[in-house]
Amino acid sequence: MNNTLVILLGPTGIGKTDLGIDIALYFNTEIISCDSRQFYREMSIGTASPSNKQLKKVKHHFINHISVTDYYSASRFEDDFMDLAKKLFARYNILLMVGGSGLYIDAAGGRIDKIPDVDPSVREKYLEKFHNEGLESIRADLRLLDPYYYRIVDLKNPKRIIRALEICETTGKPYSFFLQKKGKGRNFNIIKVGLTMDRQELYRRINERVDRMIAEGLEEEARELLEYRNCNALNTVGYKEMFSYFDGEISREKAIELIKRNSRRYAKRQLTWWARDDDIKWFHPQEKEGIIRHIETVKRNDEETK
RNA sequence: GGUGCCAUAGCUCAGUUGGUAGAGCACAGGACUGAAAAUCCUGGUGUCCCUGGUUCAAUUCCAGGUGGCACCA
Repeated sequence: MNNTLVILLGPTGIGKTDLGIDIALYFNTEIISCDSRQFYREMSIGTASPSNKQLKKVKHHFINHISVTDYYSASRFEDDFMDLAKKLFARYNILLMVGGSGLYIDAAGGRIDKIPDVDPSVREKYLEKFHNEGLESIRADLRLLDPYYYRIVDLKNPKRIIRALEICETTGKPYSFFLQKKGKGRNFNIIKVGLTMDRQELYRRINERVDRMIAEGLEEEARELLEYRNCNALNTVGYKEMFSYFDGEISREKAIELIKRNSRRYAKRQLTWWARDDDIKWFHPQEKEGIIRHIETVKRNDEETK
């Protein structure tokens, strides 16, 4: 295989955007964003989306391509990505994906199984049941419909249980039936480059970036999106805390403090997600030359062993 | 300078009628297959300021020291 997808990943605030642009320029290619919040065109300050200036340097895809009122998912992203990759690989033999959304990166890499679409009303039904009758009630349903998954699922996590139930009901087969865990295989090579740094340094960067967002007008951006607060897209660090402040539940200072804390915690969850992925080669964001050399070396090896 | 109060986890503090201690926040670790910046689980991280004394035993009581705060000079 001669085509290569380089995935530049790392926790929020580590400096993926700038480094990604440099690397894309070096390889003379385009950037495919994989950030589940930068997709939304109405959100930009709080999501630290690339600036217009940055967008002009390198062609970016999947930035501002949907609205906060749209439904979107990892599966849709996979479809959109595969369509785009097919087109772009006609012109480039190397593409750069940049982002921090672990599940979406896995989707692009063919690591999530093909599972039929479900009617939103089924999810609604189980959500309602959960709210009215409690966790124990939907657990009991799952035990009946998919006893295998019941044994391995996090039984305290309603989202996991409801997701399984909606698949069971829609397809008539247990959710676990669809979890093949084999991976789909892709007709391009994948090189994963992870960015990491000392925790203290990362947290300092995150805190400073939140202060910058506030200075740039995050509060005003959030205020304009207040009417969409029930959309999933607005269930996002930086916005939900501002909404609490608008509601009078917390002070402005407290909101800023919580945005910092929740961003730090998010970064930690991202690192935990990737900790089990042995395909990732880790670098400090300052090691640009080392990263480029690594990409060139692996790419050459992949092409020789096609 | 004098008097009083305080000193316990990273922070704010509680507590031990003397048997080496616990809350909140911060933090640490983990899970994760179409909501994923979402959702969920686990964990107390400690020279109880220092030095003596009393005691079987002191973080706790006593004395001195050091530091902080308040008031008086």
